[in-house]
Amino acid sequence: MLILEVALKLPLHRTFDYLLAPTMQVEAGMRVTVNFANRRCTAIALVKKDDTDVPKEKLKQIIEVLDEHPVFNQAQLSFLHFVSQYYCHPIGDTLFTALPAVLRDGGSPDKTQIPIVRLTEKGQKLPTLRAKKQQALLSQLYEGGAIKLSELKALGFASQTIKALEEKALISQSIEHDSDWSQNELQLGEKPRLNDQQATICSAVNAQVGYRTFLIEGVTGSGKTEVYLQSLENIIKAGKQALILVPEIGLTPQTVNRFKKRFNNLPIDLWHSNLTDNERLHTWRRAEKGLSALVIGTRSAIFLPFQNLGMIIVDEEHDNSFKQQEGLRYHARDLAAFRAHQAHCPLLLGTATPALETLHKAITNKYQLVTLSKRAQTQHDNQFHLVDMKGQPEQGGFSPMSLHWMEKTLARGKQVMVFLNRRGFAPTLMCHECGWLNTCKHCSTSATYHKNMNRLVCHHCGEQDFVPRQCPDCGSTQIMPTGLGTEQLEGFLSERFDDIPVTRIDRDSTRRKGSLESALEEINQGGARILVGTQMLAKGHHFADVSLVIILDVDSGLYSCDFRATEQMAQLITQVAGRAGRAGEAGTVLLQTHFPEHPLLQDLINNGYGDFARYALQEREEAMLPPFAHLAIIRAEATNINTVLRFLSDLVPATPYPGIQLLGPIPAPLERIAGKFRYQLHIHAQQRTVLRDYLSQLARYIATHESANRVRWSIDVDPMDSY
DNA sequence: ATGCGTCGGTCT
DNA sequence: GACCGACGCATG
Repeated sequence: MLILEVALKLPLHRTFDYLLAPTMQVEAGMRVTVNFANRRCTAIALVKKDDTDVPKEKLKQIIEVLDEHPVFNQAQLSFLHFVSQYYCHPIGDTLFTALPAVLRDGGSPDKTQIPIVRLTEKGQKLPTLRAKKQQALLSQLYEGGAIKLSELKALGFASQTIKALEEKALISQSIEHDSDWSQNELQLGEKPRLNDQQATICSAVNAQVGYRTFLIEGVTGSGKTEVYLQSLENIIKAGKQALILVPEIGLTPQTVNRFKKRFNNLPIDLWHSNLTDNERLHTWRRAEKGLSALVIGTRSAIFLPFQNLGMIIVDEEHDNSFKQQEGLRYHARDLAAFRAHQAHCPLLLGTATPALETLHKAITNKYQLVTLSKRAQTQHDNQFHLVDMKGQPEQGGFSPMSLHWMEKTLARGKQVMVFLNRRGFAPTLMCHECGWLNTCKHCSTSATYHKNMNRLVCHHCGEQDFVPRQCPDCGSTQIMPTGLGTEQLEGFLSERFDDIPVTRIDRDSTRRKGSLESALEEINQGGARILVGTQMLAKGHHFADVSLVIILDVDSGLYSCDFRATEQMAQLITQVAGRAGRAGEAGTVLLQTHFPEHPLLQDLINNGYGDFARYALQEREEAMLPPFAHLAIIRAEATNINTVLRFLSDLVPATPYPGIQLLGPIPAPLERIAGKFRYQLHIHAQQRTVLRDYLSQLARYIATHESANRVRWSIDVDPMDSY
């Protein structure tokens, strides 16, 4: 009797056995179709065996083997088994999360054709055109080289622009054919000389045989990317592939072009959330066949099945977008360490502001710490100033001192960046007469007032509502916006600085495709200008003319229930500061706070992030928080509050498990979202292995004993926030 | 996840 | 007596 154990796309921590006809050729990692609960499903073959504990009469036949070659090779399978165990996530769902949608739905792996757009010979001469958009497209192709049609469209170029240029025979489209790049002579673009520090790092990386993680702690502008580029050179010369992971909004044309320019005759693929299903499959297959030399991608690129991986780089490794916040809650940076280990290759983690977890591993010599301290472009360090807000008159959220600085800076024709991590006009509406506050009907929070739309929008469930004319409680018409949002700042500043253009950058202002690009373009035209924005403004973009940065809500990071808030605020302050004063002169960073004497804040501005981080690590150690302990959260939600509470209470054992501390059930920071009550159980362990053992036991307990169907529950290992 | 059977209630 | 939704359960 032949039995095949398969994994199905289910939230169950178990696999299923099927009868396998002796004529069927199947290997682990191939897809098969089966009948499951009276439905046809695609499943992944795991193990062939000749017996099973399942009663014979229950067994069904494998209907069909879909693949000639496994969609997951052995290395990929063992990687995903590890992922499934580490994150306590069902193996089936783990495998299907890693698989491109086309293959998930049983489609063929081999029929994608992707059109590529390139300059014709005539186009190479870069003629001057009257049409602005067409000219921009030409320069993009000139700068960035041949590009997938879809990527071009993703950059905001319209079909008619492309068509117009095709008619003028300046560009052409073709279907890409596979070619083996590893035999090509490497043609390198222009490359700068490395400074001493860069050279030392590169030679350490080049000398590395096998796995090793390097943490490159380098301030903004210190030339991290150049270290990446020159380290990659050796890997590529050896005919190996490399993966470059970037944060969600880090995949800008500038970044990509830099790689394309250096390795101009190498196939470079991109991987991000805007790809179509077919493009995804295409890139997946190219990685698998070894056809791509470099893949630059966001977090899910960590699942690509490289044939011959020679290096992984994680840029801005501290960035939170590497952690998936639903389903399989993996951290791409952490998984990168496993993959690099598995592929016996180096892993480069680069950032100006290392995550405390990463820094700790470097300090304890699990990772090799290397430092880039020299700014390549500017010699001056930014000046930090703490603006004491205690007892100060406030105007639109600004202290008089901040406004004074702004006036001086703008008068010099420089740009000012104002940073506030809250979009919308005001976080709440309040009745001046009775103190009524508008709250979201479905969530335990207030809906944010958006003046432009004249609506109340809940940022958690998306519910929109009209603005009431009268207070629902007392009937007063004195309903006032309270608190600050970016939209309000924009309004205040354009009135206060009458003749100075103000640009707002946040999720609302950049929703339309291409609007971020055009805003950035406007900003880089230079001249006096005010930029207002959220986190978005802090990440990845370079603004040459900004010489003053003001951060308004520093205090929200100093006193928060989330123990990571301080770290994140420090990273933000440092990153934002790095955006200022790049053009040869020192920038100024103003931090508005009610706690100017706060020791961590003092340490940060006097001694820099590196010092702050080492101090913050001591605090973590004293409090036994990560990285000195390991956390997991069991989250559960249901419409009925008692159902959730009972579910979680049942998980707390009568006698404590050795090495494990449990806390809860406690309400999530937002107890109610979209009508569901949300509670959680915090699990705390000194030892990683203890946590892992405990969680796998717990998962099995929930699956068998609990009427777990009545709540939505999930396990979050190494949670980034407690939402 | 998802479809199925059971149970209790309501509607005609 | 038919019909409907909520709930519990098994899926190989």
